[in-house]
Amino acid sequence: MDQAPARQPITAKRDRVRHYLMDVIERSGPGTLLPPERDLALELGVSRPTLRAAIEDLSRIGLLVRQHGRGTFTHSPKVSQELTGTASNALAVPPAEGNWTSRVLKFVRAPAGAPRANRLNISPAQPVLRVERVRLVDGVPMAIERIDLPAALVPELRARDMETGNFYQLLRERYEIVVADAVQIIEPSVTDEREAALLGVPVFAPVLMFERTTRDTTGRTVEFARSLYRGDRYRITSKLRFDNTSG
Amino acid sequence: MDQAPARQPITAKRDRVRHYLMDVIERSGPGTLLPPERDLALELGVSRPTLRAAIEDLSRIGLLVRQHGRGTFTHSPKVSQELTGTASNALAVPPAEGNWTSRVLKFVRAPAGAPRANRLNISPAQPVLRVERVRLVDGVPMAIERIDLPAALVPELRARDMETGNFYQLLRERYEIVVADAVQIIEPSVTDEREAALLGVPVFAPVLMFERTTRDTTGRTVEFARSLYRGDRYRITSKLRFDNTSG
DNA sequence: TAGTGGTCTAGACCACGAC
DNA sequence: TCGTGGTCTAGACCACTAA
Repeated sequence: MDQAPARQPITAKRDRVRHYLMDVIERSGPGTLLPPERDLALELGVSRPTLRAAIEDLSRIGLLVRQHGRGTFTHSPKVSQELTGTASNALAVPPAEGNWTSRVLKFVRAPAGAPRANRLNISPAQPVLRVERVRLVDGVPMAIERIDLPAALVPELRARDMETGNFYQLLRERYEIVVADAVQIIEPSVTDEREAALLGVPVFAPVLMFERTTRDTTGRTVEFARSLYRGDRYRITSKLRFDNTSG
Repeated sequence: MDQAPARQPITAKRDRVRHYLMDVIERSGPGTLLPPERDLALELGVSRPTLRAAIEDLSRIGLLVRQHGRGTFTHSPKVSQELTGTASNALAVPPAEGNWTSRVLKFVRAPAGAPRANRLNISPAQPVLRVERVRLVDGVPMAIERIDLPAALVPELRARDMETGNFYQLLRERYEIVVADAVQIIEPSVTDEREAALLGVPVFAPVLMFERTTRDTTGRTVEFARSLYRGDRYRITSKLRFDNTSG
């Protein structure tokens, strides 16, 4: 319409539409149904692709949820929960709030092979148990977790064991393995198609990736875990203590 | 072209194009110039908007860099550096690798007002120093940082002081303030227009947001800091120690 | 069947950068 | 001046949901 024949379009329509939608989201409660795309585009004086680009931005970060054939709904970010507590000064690994369950996707035993042997500090021929599961909080997908661990450490472990409860607690009580420390990397990432489907978020939605290598009190490597946590539902809280002995 | 008259398009063209581009990126070194969008769209048998959607996905996460009037370049993710070390078991606050400098955007003194007074645990009438700066590593923007601190703690502090060196070290050496602990929240987010411009990344690019409240050895609140770190250049590494006294 | 979101196209015009 | 990316449009057709 007003393609700004000579004026510079200081704000792109897409940005203007996005800000408009963010206002709507803030004003209305979660779960509010937006008007149909075609109507909204007409009302805002933009084309449908332009409107859709703005909606796509917001649905990636969880502010809007699109449902094919039904409509587009608001999903206020305020419901995102603070889910990690911290024990002493460590970054908490398994959060404690909400009702956590898991759906096990994969539970296979195979020789480690070179890369995993390296990570787990075992020989490549030794069997490794690979567990992949979707972790749900109150029934809603929160994370995808893939755990590799030396099969010899956990004889008789079954998929069922990974569906509820605390894994470290299980290690301690059934196998007398006491986890002691871990090295963890956290980095921001985005979902690919498969991850998006499992987490129930759009492709290229922001997530937090954790990679963790855990050792027990005897120094054995217990697990190498890689997790993807939904960016729209998850945050990390931690307490820091500063080491003032050096610069 | 092949709009799939009856077949279901199992993979969207946008996804196919994105995967193709990711292959190209992996094969070619960083800084490689891609063909013009119009040529590439023709070659891949898709329209330019479709190609652009895929390019947009990849440029948000830093795999591609677009330069208006020049072209689109690859920017291999492998060059992203691991920049945080950790002292003992704390999440590192100021990383140590690379040459860190800062460009100060704002350096103002004003009454705290209610929200900041609350965070800093002072009275609303007391003056607060607000410093906003872009932090650069080897000259490239890495983070935006906004620090609020009680002005009374740091008399004679000047903007220049915030441009180089370690702030906590400055606090200790000039003001005899020794930071002791902090509570920190980390969550994934995305850039808005202003942040994108300052960091040199696209709008809606993934970032890590830190909010930190720091206290000194006497229990005073020293600062409330909010930082945005580029998701394509930053990761956190941390060592964890598990507290085995409870569940 | 009707209405919704999902995908894609062809082409227009603007703004920036290098020549 | 020309080639590049940046933005936007109008409209087509598909796929899913619900009545």
